[in-house]
Amino acid sequence: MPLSVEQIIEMKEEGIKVELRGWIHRKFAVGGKIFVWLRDHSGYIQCVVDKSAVEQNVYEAFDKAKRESSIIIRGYTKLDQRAPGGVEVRVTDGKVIHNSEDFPIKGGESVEFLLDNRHLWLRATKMQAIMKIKHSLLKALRDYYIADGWFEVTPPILTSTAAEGGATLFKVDYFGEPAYLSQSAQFYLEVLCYSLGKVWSITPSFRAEKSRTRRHLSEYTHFEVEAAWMEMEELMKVAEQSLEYVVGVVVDERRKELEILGRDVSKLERVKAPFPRITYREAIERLSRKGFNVKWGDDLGADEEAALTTDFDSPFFVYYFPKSLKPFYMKIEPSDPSVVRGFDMLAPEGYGEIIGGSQREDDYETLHSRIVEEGYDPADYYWYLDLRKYGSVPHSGFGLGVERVLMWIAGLDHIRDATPFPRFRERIKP
RNA sequence: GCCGGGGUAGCUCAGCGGGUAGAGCGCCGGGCUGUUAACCCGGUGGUCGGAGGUUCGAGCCCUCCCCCCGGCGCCA
Repeated sequence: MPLSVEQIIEMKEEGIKVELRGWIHRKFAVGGKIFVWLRDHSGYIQCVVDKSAVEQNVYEAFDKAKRESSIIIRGYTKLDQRAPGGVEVRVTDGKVIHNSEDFPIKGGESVEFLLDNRHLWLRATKMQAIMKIKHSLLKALRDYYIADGWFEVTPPILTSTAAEGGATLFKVDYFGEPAYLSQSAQFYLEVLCYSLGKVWSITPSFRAEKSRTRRHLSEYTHFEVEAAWMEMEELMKVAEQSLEYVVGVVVDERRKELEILGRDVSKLERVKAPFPRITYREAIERLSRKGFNVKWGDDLGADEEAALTTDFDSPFFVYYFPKSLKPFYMKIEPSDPSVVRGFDMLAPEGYGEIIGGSQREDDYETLHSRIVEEGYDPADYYWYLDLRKYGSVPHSGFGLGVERVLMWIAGLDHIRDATPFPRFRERIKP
């Protein structure tokens, strides 16, 4: 049975007969030997094809084989300090399954070239590491919410109206009717939490803004939760506890991958709930002390956000935003009607917003008038408003940008690497 | 949408007082008894992003357009 590269390296034993399947990561020919670095999903290992140890046609096939050719190798393990990883495979037999054409990526390519060749670049060690970390992150999120009694649900991606007016939507043709790609499952989750109590979903969300920043994608993975009978305070606890858990799992399962990416794991190990929380008012005060010219009611821009993150070495909350800065569905704070029960969670090290959430307005009249105030047609929101007519309850939810969280955990300098096929700045290929 | 930078060989770039293009890497051939982004020798390589214009002559100057990168805004 074929073994993975990782299994063989971890055995650290000599003389084990092995069969390996993979791709030629690197190749060096010196004298009568060909050093083939065979790569599979788990890593790469040096395989030595010695002219005097294999059939002539095998040697010739490997001599001709180019980088990224797919190969099968049989041989036995040998501990050798000269091999990367300390173990190599002395080849007794092998086959080139497909001799690759000249592989375009050789090192030193520009961002643009690598993006055009994303389908090939995804084989890189760095990309493998990122995708494995993302896998663990998604698994940990699911595990946490399942264990905590939440139900996974499947909201639609094709929708008739916007959740918020601000974001630009991708328009599609739905049997001759205009429809839009979802930019949030929130309204549907609000509906579903009236049935299932606590729900969550993982869906793609779409934003048609032509954003030119390293933190925006046109299509991203949206993890959203919504819970009936839950007020903002309690939801903030859920958010921080689940994030603490997720970071812990990733550090546990993906230490090797984080090191491949050069991530300082000790910074992640310090992430413990509860996270610091400051109100919007306090944020403004902090920024004023830092010399920013901001006053109550101003939106927090990228520079302001980055300045705040330097005050903390774990994620932290900003909450109680001015009503004017936030969408109509956020619940107005009864003790201070100038603010809403909304919060953002910002990641440290300058990464910024990773979660946005709020308690939802549950009073029919208030919600109705805010929809009108914002210039929307209440008829478009009839089913959303109905929730406030048939057994309304306090409820809250948040949205988490999976690629944003991954970017922070993995220490990436651009969100495009947090997803295999990034859709951003009008890029649609591959 | 706004501001800034850029598109020259397969890749990364140099060339600019206008005189029809260079380097490194790659690739191809040869050499090397253990390579680690191998090394040594030889060879290959271009509608200078596109379309107009100025000029005896444009990669270089002018106009329009397209694409890419960085930042702002928008947000997760």
